[in-house]
Amino acid sequence: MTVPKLANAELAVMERLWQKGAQTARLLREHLYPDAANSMHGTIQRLLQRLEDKGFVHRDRNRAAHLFTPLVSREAYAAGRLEALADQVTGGSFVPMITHLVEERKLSDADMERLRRLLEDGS
Amino acid sequence: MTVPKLANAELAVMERLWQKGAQTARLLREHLYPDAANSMHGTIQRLLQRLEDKGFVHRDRNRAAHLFTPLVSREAYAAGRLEALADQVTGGSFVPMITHLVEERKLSDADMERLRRLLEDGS
DNA sequence: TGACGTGTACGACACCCTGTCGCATACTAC
DNA sequence: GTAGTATGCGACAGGGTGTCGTACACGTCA
Repeated sequence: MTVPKLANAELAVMERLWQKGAQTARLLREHLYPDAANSMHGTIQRLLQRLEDKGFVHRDRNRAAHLFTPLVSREAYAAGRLEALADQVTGGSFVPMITHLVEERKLSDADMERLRRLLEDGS
Repeated sequence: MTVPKLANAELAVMERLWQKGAQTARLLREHLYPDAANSMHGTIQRLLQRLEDKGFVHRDRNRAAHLFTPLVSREAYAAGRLEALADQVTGGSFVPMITHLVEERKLSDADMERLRRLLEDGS
């Protein structure tokens, strides 16, 4: 699996990093656990360490408080998970699910239009 | 979550049902655990029960050996998981991930062409 | 120097889900 | 009845996740 699955708490950390860019552990804690006990700081460290192990964040050790930068973009993560889903269920192809979405009218007109333009430009 | 996530063993059962249509527990066991002990029959029953609870299979109780029929198609499951992924990561929209796939050239030319036709017809 | 605040490193734990197993029970055929 | 086959379901181990406690490092300030 090229893009590992993220657990909920890990995804919440990435969510913040995607929104704000590089952050310290303290800033992340203050946002994710606003009225939390100090033990939560250990939790954040744990999550960041796991994210670093998975290659999702870069840890800048040149500061007293390490600075964590997202290495995988939101779009790359979503696309990676989509690939994994396609591999697992529809033999690696995306067409069957998108076809199903179109048939079930789960795609908005605006999305349909955007996709049309994307496919025209992308060829 | 409208379409629940399936665990690996559950997905393997659905995979067989998608390929073969309605099956009895015995037939499923013979395929999924070819050289297995009898205990595996309980395992299959357990998996089928959980799939029934999740609404993925219909159990026909009018036979001595119940007949299990898939209620959710492969495409519907894949599309449902894709929806869940979009809700979780990209604010409910599919466009960002597909855009990323196109930009990274993860979509084959054939897939691109099929999608183009799909979007033309579907409007 | 020592106390204190801030930060990192990491072992440990409870919880939940998953896959498996065992056993009780029901039904049919002989 | 007994054998064989099914279903129903409680139970458990293993792995992942989220949390916590604690040890340790390194500043600053008295």
